[in-house]
Amino acid sequence: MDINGQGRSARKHQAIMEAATAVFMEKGYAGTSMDDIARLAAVSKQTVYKHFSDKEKLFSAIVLATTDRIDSTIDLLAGGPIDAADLEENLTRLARRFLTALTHPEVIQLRRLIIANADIFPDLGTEWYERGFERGLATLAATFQRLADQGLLRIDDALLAANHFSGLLLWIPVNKAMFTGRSQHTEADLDRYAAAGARVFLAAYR
Amino acid sequence: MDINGQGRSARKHQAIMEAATAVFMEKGYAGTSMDDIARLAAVSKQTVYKHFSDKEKLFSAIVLATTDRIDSTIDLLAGGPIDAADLEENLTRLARRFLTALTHPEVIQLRRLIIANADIFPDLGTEWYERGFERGLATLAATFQRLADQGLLRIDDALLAANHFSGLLLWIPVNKAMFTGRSQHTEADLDRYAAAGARVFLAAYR
DNA sequence: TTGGAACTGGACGGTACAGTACCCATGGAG
DNA sequence: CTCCATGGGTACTGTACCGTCCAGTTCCAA
Repeated sequence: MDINGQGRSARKHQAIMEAATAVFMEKGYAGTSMDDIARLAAVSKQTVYKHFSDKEKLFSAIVLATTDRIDSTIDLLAGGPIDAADLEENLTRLARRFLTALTHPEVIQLRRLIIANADIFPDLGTEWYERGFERGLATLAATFQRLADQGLLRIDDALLAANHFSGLLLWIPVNKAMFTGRSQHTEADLDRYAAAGARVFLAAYR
Repeated sequence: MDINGQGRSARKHQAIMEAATAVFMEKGYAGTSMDDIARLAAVSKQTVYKHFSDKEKLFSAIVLATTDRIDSTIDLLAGGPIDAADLEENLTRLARRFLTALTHPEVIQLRRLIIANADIFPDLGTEWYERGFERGLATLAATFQRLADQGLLRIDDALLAANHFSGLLLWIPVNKAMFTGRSQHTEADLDRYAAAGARVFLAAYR
């Protein structure tokens, strides 16, 4: 045992994961070499291969770990209660938090990383879609369903409503970020998108 | 001069473009070698380099050419007149054609290709976004503006309305296609998306 | 202290691939 | 028929990088 309450091996493992995440995010799968990762982790290449049998395994590991981190953030967001009073303001606030979370550089980078390599890692793409995307939508749908049960929304298909909500909000900024690399949304832009999206959503579903 | 009314050189040029498009679409930028392209085009590698100074130039050329082809299709779609009578049915039909066009495998593949390489080719990503995306939205916005001028829609910001329209329609199927590679939307799915999207849009903007 | 496991650093085999140099075939002009 | 020029094909160079091997070192537990 040592300073951090974990063995040397665990610390190296962590260092490799962090370095690999940084480099893969920055330069993509094909663009990063195992030597890059080892160097940044301050670890020998041999050690990298002790912990992860090959480059593909390492890539999968860091993608899934990051997906988990993001998932929990989204769940926290989408699952939160919404005050019945002042529905529009509360939905707008939810929309705004959604936008902040999903246009975060880390999320955008991960999206691009997965899309870029969906050919080579089809399972990874599918898993991210199901766990990171559909699950978030399901949580959002559950929230909407609760509001519908309280008579605040009129909803046939809660999942479809959740899809519409996110489509209204995210289509613009996410696309821009996908294509132009770094996205430069001002806070004011996001405010506008949130307000307009919530307004349209309520016009259709209240 | 020869059989086709064009020189050998022009025919080879064409063959290289077609082969390159196919291979890049299939295996991505990093995944395709110049030898692959030359082999598929039934041409020597030397000839490829005679026509395109290097791999990056060739890639840009095929992406821009394909973008042009898609652009004109979209313009045709979005710019068409919409009958004043039976607005909902006509909008639904427009939505349906939009979905068909933009979930076409060629379009999806090109999207993924550009997103995947937006790091290495930032200009290409930006150009596609401006020409293939914002321009399409602008055309759609103009159509909506016409409808608003006829008193059929109530619209403040036509461009925002166009964004909402496409977000409602495309968020689901495009995302699924991005992450899971080949998308398997049934025609019935697309019908549902079109009808639901048009309904929500009209609820907010009529 | 001591044994053993994990780590280091470097070098190396094998392979894939971008781009180039050089040689050959074909076809038109005289 | 012959000669020359244009454009196509083959073989090569240099480089990058995955994954492995080995000999020596550091860390941890008992």
